[in-house]
Amino acid sequence: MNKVFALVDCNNFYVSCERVFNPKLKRVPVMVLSNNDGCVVARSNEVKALGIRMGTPAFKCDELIKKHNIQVFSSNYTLYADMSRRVMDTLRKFTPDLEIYSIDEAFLSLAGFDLRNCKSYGQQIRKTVYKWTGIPVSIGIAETKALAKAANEIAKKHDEHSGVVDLINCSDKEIDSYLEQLNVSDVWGVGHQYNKLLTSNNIYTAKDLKYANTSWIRKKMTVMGERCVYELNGLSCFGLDKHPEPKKAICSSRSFGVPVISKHDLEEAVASYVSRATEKLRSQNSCANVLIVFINTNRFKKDEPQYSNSVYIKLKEPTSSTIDLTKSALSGLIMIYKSGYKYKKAGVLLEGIQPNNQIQLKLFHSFNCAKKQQINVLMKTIDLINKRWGRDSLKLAAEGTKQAWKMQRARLSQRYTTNWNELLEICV
DNA sequence: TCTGGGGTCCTAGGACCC
DNA sequence: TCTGGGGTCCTAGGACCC
Repeated sequence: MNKVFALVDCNNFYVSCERVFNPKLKRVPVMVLSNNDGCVVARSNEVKALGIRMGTPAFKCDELIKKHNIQVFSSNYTLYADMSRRVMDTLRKFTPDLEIYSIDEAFLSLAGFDLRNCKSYGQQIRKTVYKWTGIPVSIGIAETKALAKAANEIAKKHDEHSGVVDLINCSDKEIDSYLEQLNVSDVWGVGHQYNKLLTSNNIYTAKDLKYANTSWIRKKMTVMGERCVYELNGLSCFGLDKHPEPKKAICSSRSFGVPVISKHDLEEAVASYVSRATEKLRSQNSCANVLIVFINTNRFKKDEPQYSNSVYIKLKEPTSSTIDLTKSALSGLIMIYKSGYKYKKAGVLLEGIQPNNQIQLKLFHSFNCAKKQQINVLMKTIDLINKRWGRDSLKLAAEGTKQAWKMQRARLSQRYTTNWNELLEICV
């Protein structure tokens, strides 16, 4: 059976989430900032039209924000994650063959559908998602994932497609004329560096890349680049990944809201990042035997003394215990901490991740099973309580209570869908 | 004043094994 | 002058994605 992929992508997702619960934001410029209100990570079409690029530091937009009265929001991940779940649940009504690719995108397999009607399926999906969640989406349909991505880009760019572009029912010539409209940098797998390389070799559009010499591409862009060219030619190299593998690395790190100087504050921060990371670790039923702790100063402050360092800790045996990992992390932090610097960011990375039921034991493995069992039960209980009563209802004392270093989120909207105290109020 | 966070994959090179 | 062949594993670095 031929493969057919539909890529469903939410339009300006974070902005759309804010608009669902605040209709005043419709048709006015809106943007959402990253953690610490640092960079622009989502823009409404009005903001895009003003020329504000993705990833621009927020303070560089101050003038435009004032001039055009742009509505600015801090990232409200609680809200976005819940809205994402609603969108994905809606998509699942159409097919169980679905790969959640990111918070705002999913690939659907349409194999087995009547392919002559791809476009109208797309329209139906689009209408339903909008009706049930309030989130507008664009859809690209094609034989390969890279082509579906490209079709999606075109659907977003040009209103006349009313949000759905179907390449299945297109001739090769028509597909080429679509690909000609896309810059090569819009192709899935072509980032900043490859864009430079390709354009300096006269490959400017997605169509140019489609007809590029594959052995040259392989030499310059590895096997991934070569696969990308095949995909543009309709030869599928990437299948639908319904059940993502457990993560091989788990990271938790944040920039601080204010510069951090004291070791004590760093310890609190690192302890709370360990807590986040181990929660994720346990949620995929894994444990880790490598822990990396890193700290750094603000690299943008050229006039301040700079320092960054990390420590790699190989644990005696794999664990998912917040207590064990916090102890290790804090002893690692002492090794790299130097006083006299203004720290901007810290983080922890868990590696050597393995499933709980496949742990490689050491010859002199400690067999104090009763104790381990106790810790496991304790961790599970903490996770349950925090899930029920909200994050940080229970935490280690090492994480601190004041957390003066916490990130800034000055323009946070309400958690409309997940918190009783923040439900939408309607006054009549 | 103010510049995010969390991942994946591939390749090259070195250490080491028989 | 001449110094094998074929592996695996690990790490660092560089690219990419959202």
